[in-house]
Amino acid sequence: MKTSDSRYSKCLYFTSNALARKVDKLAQESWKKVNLSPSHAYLLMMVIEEPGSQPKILAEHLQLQPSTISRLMEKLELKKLIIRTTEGKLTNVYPTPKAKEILPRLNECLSEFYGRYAEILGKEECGRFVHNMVKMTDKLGP
Amino acid sequence: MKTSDSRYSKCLYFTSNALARKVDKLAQESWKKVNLSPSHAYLLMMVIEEPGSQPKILAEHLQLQPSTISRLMEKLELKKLIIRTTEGKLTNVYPTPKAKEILPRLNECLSEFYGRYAEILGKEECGRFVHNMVKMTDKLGP
DNA sequence: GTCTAATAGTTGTACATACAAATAAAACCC
DNA sequence: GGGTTTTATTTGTATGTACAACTATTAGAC
Repeated sequence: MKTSDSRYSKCLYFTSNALARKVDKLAQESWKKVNLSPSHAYLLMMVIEEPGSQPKILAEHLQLQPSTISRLMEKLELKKLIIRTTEGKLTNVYPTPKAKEILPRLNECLSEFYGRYAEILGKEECGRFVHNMVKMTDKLGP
Repeated sequence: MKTSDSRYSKCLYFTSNALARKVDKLAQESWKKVNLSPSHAYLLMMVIEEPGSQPKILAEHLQLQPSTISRLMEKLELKKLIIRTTEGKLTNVYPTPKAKEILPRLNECLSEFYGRYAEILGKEECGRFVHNMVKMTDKLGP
């Protein structure tokens, strides 16, 4: 059944969740090659890009709760992809050599993912849509 | 931090999830008055509207996996809001009198939720946006 | 300088959701 | 009509996410 045929196709709650689930599935497939969930991958990429970032900053950029970042880092640390060093109340997160090694493959997954949905949705249209979505999300407040 | 300032504000995965989380939060607040999560509420409303529906149909309309519907029903049954009757391999789901009793309050929550986000996002614009979102979701396939 | 308040981070717990496997019933085939 | 395949539903298990409570550290007030 298509989303447009659903009884709730006019409801923002239903439609935004349905979209997110579908996109998530697509993303999961794209990152299966590196054995990471999309959120873990995005977090890892951020850490590689900005070594020494603090969890709070990461949480802000990824728009997740600090506790969620903790949980994601737990797993990345277990996989020896990041290390945390605490000094005082601040924590710095660094990528391991192993993480830097797989960076090319991470980027591959990313562009494959982008390519896949751009193809399905149309590059231009998709760009506009994402932009619109961001605008809406921002309006909804903190 | 606003979504538009995030490092990933151009990425469909990130933006659709960020939107869904925010909308979900708004929805959760709206349904707190009846002590239900949004998904439980939507499922219950469907059952009230269409008594005797089968889980499979409900799953299709809500775009969730059958197993998820099972889990949601579990809780609604525990709260004595629905009952399930199985005949053969089919299951029929019915609302209890208690569910019908709170229907007015459910509808209140729904229209309060609609009102709230329509006010924030703009009624017209929001309508267009939701429509667009559904189009995109449908394109992403089954 | 001490005491209080704010801040950063983690942990306990809960929840919605999904996938895969299990069950059970129905439909189909010959 | 007996055996096989398909279908509907439920469980076992795992995962991402959040909130609330907790710890530990820093900043501010006086």
